[in-house]
Amino acid sequence: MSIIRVVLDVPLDILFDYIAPGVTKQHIGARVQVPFRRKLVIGVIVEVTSSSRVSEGKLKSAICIFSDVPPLPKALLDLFKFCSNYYHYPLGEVVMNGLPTRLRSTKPFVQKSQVASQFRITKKGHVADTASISGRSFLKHRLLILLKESDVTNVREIKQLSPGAPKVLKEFVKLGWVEEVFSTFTPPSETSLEFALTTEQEGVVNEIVAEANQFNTWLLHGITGSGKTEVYLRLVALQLLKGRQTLVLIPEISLTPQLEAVFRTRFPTTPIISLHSGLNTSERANGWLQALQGKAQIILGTRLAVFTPIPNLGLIIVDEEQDNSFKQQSGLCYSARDVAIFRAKYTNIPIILGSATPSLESYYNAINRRYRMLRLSSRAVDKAVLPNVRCIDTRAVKVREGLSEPLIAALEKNLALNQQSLIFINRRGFAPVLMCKSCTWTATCARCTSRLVVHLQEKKLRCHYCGYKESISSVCPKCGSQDIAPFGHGTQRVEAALVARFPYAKILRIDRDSTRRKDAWKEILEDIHEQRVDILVGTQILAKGHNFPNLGLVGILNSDASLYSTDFRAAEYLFSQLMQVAGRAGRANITGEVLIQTKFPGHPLYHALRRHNYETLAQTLLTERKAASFPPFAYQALLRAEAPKLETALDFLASAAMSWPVGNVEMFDPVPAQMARLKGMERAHLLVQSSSRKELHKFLTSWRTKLDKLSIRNTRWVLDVDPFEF
DNA sequence: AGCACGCCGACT
DNA sequence: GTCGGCGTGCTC
Repeated sequence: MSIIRVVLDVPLDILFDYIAPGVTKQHIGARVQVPFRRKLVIGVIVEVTSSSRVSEGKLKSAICIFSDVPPLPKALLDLFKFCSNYYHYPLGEVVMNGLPTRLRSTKPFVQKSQVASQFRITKKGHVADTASISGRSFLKHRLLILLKESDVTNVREIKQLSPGAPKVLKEFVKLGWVEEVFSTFTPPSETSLEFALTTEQEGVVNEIVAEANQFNTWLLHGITGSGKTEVYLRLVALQLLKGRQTLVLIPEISLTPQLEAVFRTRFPTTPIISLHSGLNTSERANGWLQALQGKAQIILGTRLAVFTPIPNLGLIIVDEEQDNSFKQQSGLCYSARDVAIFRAKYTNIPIILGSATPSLESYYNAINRRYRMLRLSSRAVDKAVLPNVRCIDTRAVKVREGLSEPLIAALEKNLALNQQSLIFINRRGFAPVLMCKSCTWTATCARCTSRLVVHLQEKKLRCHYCGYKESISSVCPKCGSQDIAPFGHGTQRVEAALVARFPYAKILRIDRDSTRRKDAWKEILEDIHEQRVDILVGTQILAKGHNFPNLGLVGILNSDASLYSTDFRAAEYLFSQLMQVAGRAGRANITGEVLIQTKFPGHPLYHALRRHNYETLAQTLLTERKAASFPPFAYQALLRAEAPKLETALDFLASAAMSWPVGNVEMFDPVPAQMARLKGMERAHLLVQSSSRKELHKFLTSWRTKLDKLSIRNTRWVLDVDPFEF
């Protein structure tokens, strides 16, 4: 047993063997420093054996095995292995991706000293009597008695016994007589469960609690304001009483402080950590370690938190499960939501997926009984009523600078009422498509039913899924009209137009740039709450769960672009987004109004929105997906390629397509990506799909080994399993 | 990935 | 004669 098998941060799906005298199975999961090529690098031990396949002369010796933090638990290593298999990504890179940066360095990690660690005697310690103490150390006897008498003690108290006592305490810890407990943690009292729930919420909680000790994926479909958070809080409280940890995943960093505050207020004595990319490396490592040590009871974080070691995990919650930011778009293209489901299944615990507009994948699983559906269909808080949603038919009214007259009038009225307004500009799916203005015909692909994209520079229509090309016609093939033109976005002058129209109103525009600065969001939210803003103008970010109590009107511009986008998920995203934005209106005692400017007021999406009816639309969309064999009726993988020149990337993909191994899958042609240029690199991709997940993965496994041998200069590639953005 | 080794063109 | 291009191959 003196050979360790190690994963390293290299794009090779193999283990490296090193000589390490005296290692035991206990070292599996430990970090290790090893010589690799002519450098020293850090790796993680995944196996310990006595023989190696590598010839003796090639074997090198490990430098040192780290014991600064406990080894990664088997459950975490298994999670990494699952990801490596499922996403067809080298294990070493998966492990290193999942480890906090600080622990990837060759410098040992020293945990920030706890404010005041507390110590408690263990069962073993209780059994131990003074006779089991070697020698006649009075100090040891006295310390043992002190520990037996007190519930918990801290180092300060122990020091009063004798200056040497802390050293003895450490010995006791080593013997397993004493355990360290997180300083401030006292389990919440039963009273912390007494916060009121509505009957509906109570019912949901009871259903989950009835099966709290086994794996189940619960899809919690709750309309905005129905109080999903209250359900989470109750479930977390029940976990705390059982002494088990909870993992809560949320979409974005900007939401972390908000939710963290809610949890801290509700559970003031409970250790909560939050993990996201906004933390510095030591903070990250510290939180990670506290979770691993079982000190943190609630682990709150963005997608990366799904890789936190949590030995006593009892429940996982994924809030806003439909959100795209759970999917990593580069490197290891994992979906934190899906990884979390695997984790729950592996641990045999429940997982809750919460959403007002579940992803169609989840909804489909729920109606198929693979997931369990739970519904919250009435607003719980503030007795608020759902906003009134109306469409403004922009074919019938005057529109100037993107703003229609009825919307202007509504803004005017709302200003007079001293309420806030929000103008939401949809920017998703703005690849221009060819459309006939008189009959709304759009150019679609003859081979795969998706919409064709207008490429003005090459004067061609191009399918971004299968690669089909055709020339741009000047006459509508359906009605013969010549009123046929590219149709896309065209709104950035809206703010200027509003300023011109309402010179006395305080207008605030929110976009990526205005929120980039560190405390920008906080200040903006403050301005909004202090009524220093009359009209808010912005995009996606405005949709995410912030409460604007005085918001009376929401205007939505440019949403049609998504309706006729080339992305088959665009309608689903749009609906989710609009439901969220609409939910911003009329939260307190204001009946909100939502006005949508559209050329297609009859579209089923707007129908569903007016009635706040997710499920009908979901059914419609599922029917469409089924007809087109798109997810969730097909499983997809995307080979993404990146090169300085687009042709290089396409060439690589072409040869990748040529090296087709065995496998019963459908392969499309290489196409440029929607966002073809990024950081001076041109991007293209190749879509593979199958109606069988098993077949797809069988194919990917053998394809990847062929791709490895294919390497073309200047081209980087990655496999994206269950891709989101094309 | 990185980094060495290796085999052919224009330069002090 | 050498410096340097990037093709090929290996990493325990």
